[in-house]
Amino acid sequence: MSDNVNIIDIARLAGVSVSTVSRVLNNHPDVSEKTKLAVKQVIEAYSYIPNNNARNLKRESMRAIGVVVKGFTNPFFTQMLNVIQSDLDAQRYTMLLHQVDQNQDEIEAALSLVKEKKPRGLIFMGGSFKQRRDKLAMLRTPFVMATITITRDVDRSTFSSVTIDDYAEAYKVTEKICKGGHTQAAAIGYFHDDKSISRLRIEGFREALRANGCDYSDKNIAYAGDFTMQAGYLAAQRLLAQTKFTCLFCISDLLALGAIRAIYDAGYKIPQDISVVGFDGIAEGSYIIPSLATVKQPDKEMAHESVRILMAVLQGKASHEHKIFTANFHEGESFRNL
Amino acid sequence: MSDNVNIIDIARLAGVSVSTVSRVLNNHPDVSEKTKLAVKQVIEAYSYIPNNNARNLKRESMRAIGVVVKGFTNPFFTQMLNVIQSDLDAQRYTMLLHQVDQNQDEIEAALSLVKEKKPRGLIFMGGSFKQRRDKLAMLRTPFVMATITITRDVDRSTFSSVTIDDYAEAYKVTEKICKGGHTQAAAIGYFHDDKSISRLRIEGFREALRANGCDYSDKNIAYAGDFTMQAGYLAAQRLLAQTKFTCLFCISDLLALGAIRAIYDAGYKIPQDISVVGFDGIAEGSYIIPSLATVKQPDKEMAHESVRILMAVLQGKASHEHKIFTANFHEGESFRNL
DNA sequence: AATGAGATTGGAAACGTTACCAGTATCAAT
DNA sequence: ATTGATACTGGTAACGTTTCCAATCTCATT
Repeated sequence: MSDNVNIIDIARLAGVSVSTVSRVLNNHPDVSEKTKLAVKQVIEAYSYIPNNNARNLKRESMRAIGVVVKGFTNPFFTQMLNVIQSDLDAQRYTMLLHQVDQNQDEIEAALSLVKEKKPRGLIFMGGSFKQRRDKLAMLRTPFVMATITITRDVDRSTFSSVTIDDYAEAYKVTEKICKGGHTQAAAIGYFHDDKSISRLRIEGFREALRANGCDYSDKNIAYAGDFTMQAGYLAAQRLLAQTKFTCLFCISDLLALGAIRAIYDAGYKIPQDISVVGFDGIAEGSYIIPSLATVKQPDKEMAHESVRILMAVLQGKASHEHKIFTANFHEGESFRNL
Repeated sequence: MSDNVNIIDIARLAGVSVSTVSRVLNNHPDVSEKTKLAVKQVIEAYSYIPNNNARNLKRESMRAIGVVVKGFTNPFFTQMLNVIQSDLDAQRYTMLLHQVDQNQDEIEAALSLVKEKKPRGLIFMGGSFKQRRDKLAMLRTPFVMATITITRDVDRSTFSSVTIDDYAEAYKVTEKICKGGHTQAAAIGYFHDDKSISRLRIEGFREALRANGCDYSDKNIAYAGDFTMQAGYLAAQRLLAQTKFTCLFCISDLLALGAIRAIYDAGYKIPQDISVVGFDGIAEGSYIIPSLATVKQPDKEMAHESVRILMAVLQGKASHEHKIFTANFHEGESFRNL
């Protein structure tokens, strides 16, 4: 097994010092082309792979990025994770994926991830921006909030973000709903919505209703306890029982998928009786019957951007960056004008 | 920052030797209760966390399990990954998730994962059992194939597996289809099916058709190039164009979701004109309209079992283990007897 | 020939653990 | 008191790198 060959062996075999091999390994500038080539040949010949644990020990950190996801099974995140993983891979970074449940604390999870595994940076997906996030700022690990609403009052200089304008996008689509003749609209938000995307999307929804002279009573909003189809199903059931509406806006496609089934089970037709509009733009939405009208976030671009920003920060090119993407309404059979 | 406190500091502060602290850290038996307690208190007081990189360096491996997934975005896998992640977490193992595309080589990926990151074990999901897998056996890293068909001719003593009997399950459900009066059935398999689950499921399908006196010509089988809804959509379109059938069996729910849409777009009603049966049992299947009849694999149990077996092997309790689960037919509106 | 700047190179001390080996207590049995 | 077994404990050499510092080489310039 040509396995346990180490840098010392390579040095001896190449007739140079360990330092030189190390320099070759790390692309240090001050090593002559000739020796660099020679060393590389020996490395190749013995298929030597540097021991990462030793490297990490010296460097005091791991060539890894922690990715903390709240609600990992949501296809929207899965899609992004796929991109993030391959981008990180291309940069030879390891992805340390950590999933937290809806009722777990993602900050605590991130904190122990940082302490135990010492990644160079962090990406958050899902969850909300809580106050305790300053705790993270204190660790000197840069992080980017992808897809997570940042409230106005927060100090933006200690982290980066990749988001859409949740309020504005919800407002825009609700306006479209109103313009379509729907004067009675309902919505499904997310229960724990202190500072989550849900809050802004629901606010955008409500404000647009008000601005367009539609009914916007509290009865028209139900809150799901989870970002799952089941939660969407249950929330829609409650709405159907307590109010009348011709259009239902869901702050997540997954909730919409559940809601559609609940509406169907209650005997209504979509979109003839009730239109449904989702948010996110997951692939499943285009295949279900009726296909789901939704607000599509540019998930792949957002994923790329998250990694790009994090790398820029790690390379000292910037201390932080906040990027806001634009979403696009995606037509679907589940929505029609009255 | 109470960060850069190391084992030496703890030893000094507790008035013991470094060795003793190390023993406490690793729950070694021969350290007196009294000192153990004292050391633990100091560790607690200074919130000391052992440096994993140093530990890994000494131990020559990482307390991690590599998980190589082909087709990561399939909800079936996502669901399992969720369980695997939390099981590993409970054992304080890091999950090194690695996704490979349908046309990438998962063995190569695993090989470099092992060489570079030195995980203690590996779990494979998706993909097929290729010959080159012996290469893996040569590295001394135990691995379990979850959800991956093992062909008869292979030496089973070098690895573990958690599967269902793909052939038998497909046979069983096809029998049900035939008994339901469907004499003309079609199926969607997977294109690169040299040794994949697809092959066995399709074989089971075909054999059951034959045994029940149904038509089983090659024209009734289409092969998707991918495990995606889109691939299912396209394959179903081809089938609709080339043959007549009253029931469609898909070797994966994701393919079925796409197929359902294709059938709908072609103007047929499900299940009145065509019944559809999937395989896997993803959550989405119960919410779509019509809900998807499917062969449900016990995904969570299989995920738990994969981790359990791997840990057992790592602890030397066994050299390998092969576990076969039973799937269950899951009724759905997409299937009806003629 | 001597000088010195600049380019390469080598030596060796870390980084923070673990685990082997050797030692010291303790204490019951002689 | 001595012995020997048993229960702990400490010293220290690894593990495989990186990086600082010092040393050497090269070569144009004086």
